[in-house]
Amino acid sequence: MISPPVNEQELLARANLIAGYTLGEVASYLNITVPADLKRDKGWVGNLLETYLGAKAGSKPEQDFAHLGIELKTIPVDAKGHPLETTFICVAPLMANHGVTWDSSHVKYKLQKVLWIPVEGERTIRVAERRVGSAILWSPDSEQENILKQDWQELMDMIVLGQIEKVTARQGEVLQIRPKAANGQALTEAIGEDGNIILTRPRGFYLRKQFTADILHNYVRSKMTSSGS
DNA sequence: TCTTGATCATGT
DNA sequence: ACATGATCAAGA
Repeated sequence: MISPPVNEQELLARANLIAGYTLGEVASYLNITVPADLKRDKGWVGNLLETYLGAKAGSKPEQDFAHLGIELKTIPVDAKGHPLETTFICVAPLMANHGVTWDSSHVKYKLQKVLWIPVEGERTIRVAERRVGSAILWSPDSEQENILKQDWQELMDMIVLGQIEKVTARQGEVLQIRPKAANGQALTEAIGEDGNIILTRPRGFYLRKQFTADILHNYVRSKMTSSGS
């Protein structure tokens, strides 16, 4: 097992080491078997890079590197570096939301500092041959946070007001709510139309692809302008 | 073609 | 059931 990085610098240095390598090469280094596809191993890439970078294993509701205040997110991208999928953030709380604000929300907590690692994700490329890209350490700027906060508030208002069944993935400019469960049979409690308790499918918060695309793109621009060439 | 809604694996 | 890690795949 690889020990956790002691500081941000060490984490970034580790991430830089695997940029350009294939998942097969990283897996081989860790003595981990590469699946033929991700149909039954949807979290495999994320878990692989967590292991390599020394993130703590387990399913605790914390950042991957809580001692550094950093969350790790792998993001599948196409040949142009554009995201192929939305990004799951956390489960949407449907009950006991009294007094919860944006500042105390799980969404803000998870997104305050994220290490994005793009990985080739096109299904035409064998999993073992997919390459790891350059990591991007990101925190939302004021404009991004304002949009996130607005979306979060709109969606949470509906949940609190018993409108969860009316929430669809079409709502939210950059933040959306979609089902998040093992299957269609999973149920959890929520507030119903009349303020009563109902059972509904568990939901999660996700970032739209365009939002993460902007994060990756803007990073490249700022890097170019700051390096002065 | 692309997004929404559905689903898979694992640990607590 | 819910948290972690996400991608799949049906239908618009």
